[in-house]
Amino acid sequence: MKITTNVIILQKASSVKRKSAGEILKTLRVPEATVSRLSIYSRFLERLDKNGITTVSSGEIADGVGVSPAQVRKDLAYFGDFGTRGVGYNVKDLLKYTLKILGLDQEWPLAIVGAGNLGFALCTNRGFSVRGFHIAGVFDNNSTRIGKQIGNLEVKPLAQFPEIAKKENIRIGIIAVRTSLAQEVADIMVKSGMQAILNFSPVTINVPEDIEIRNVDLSIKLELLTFNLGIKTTQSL
Amino acid sequence: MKITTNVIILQKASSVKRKSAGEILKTLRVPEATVSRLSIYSRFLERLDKNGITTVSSGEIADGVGVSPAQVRKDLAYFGDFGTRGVGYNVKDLLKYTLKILGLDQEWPLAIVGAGNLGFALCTNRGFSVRGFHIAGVFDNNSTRIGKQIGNLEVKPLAQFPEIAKKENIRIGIIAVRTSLAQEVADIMVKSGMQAILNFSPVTINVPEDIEIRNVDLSIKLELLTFNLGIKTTQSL
DNA sequence: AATATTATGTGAAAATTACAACAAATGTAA
DNA sequence: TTACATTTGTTGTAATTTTCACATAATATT
Repeated sequence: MKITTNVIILQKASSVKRKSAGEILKTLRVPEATVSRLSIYSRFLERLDKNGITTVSSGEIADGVGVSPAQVRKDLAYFGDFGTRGVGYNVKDLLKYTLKILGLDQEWPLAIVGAGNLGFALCTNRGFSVRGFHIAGVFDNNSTRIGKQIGNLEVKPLAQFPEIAKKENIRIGIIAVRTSLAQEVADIMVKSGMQAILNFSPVTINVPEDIEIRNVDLSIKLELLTFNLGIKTTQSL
Repeated sequence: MKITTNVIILQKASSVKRKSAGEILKTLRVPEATVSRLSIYSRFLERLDKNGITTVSSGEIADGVGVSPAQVRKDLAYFGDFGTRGVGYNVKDLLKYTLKILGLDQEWPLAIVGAGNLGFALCTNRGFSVRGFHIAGVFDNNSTRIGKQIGNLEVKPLAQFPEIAKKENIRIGIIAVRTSLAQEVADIMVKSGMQAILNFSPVTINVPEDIEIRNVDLSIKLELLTFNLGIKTTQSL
């Protein structure tokens, strides 16, 4: 239950320094997959907590999210000793720790560029708000969309991005425009001081090295499925 | 330019049998990451082709999508010899091959359950249609949504899923309902003969082993970003 | 108090994936 | 025709990630 991790400093893309027993900070790299699984564990723990479950084992987490128990323990071990041998993990505590590790112990204002159907869906997506994200600005350059109300938010012209981003302290931008505009929007985001970008357009975006960028590709997983269905039905190339 | 891959048969999740020079079929497993990158290469090739570019090297593909040239060649080598030494790859041909490998040389009818904002965005998503997917059915149980028109498609009650899925030859289902309904919808899809499921709800779904299921999680990548922004600003746990 | 049971944390082994280096093949220019 | 430049396909190597196995610690039981 004691936390051995005390200081976390960026070394490379996903490296942390972790305090070991001997008080020496050792550097270790955290696989990106580990961080993603942490999100999944975290949401599973939320569900357990909501159902009044107070203690959980690595095996139960593993069953719940579809990984191996060793994987769960290894993933958590990157960040500290959160469990009690012979007992398991305290749900509330572990949930708190995973949220803290993921940086979700604070509110994150987001800016979305693209107020089309996808942008609209993202704005109204409950999944974001329950995890501490809130949309602080929606932008578009299409005059039919500017001024439109989404929830209690008004779609603003893209030109106002820098100003609003600064005022609202936005560090993360979401690209939900069509492919041909994606790079242009990314450039504006970088110029406006965004430190991280989530790109929903199916194209590779170039940004400076110090900007974190990740893609959510709606089609890739679908094409993985058709690949698998394809080889299932035996076909010649 | 000659294709050595002749027969592809499912061995495990992503295994193919590939014909080597000696005419012997050897079994090799294809990393899922390779298949995902193939989707990305494929779309990059589409862009090149549209711009009238006829030849491309592994290095140019690598630069275009942000991986190493060796990775590109290795990925393609799982499926055959598509290039010419000293020259590179023929764009049109390689595009055709990648599409074929991904199973995108045919039309894929899809069924979406959930006609909320996300379901609506997916229905109208241009990215699907350009890759050979088309929505053949949209379903919901919310009476305010049933009967609503999305493009030239009408939202049908969930009860009609099995019937329409069969009539339209749908093998892939998309889950775009809220978390609490996701498993229930998955069960209906399995019962209706879906062979693959794409799940947009942030919860782990259980399906029989022979059903392919993949998740698109809108928040995970966002939380990866906050993790990285978190360690960038040095904080104690 | 001793023993049994449970479940974590971790170091070592195994498996997977990516990278690098180079021989082979192609095209080009002298 | 020969030498040179280019770029693939592939083999071996390195790095990463996952899995395994077990010592360790906490609790329960006799």
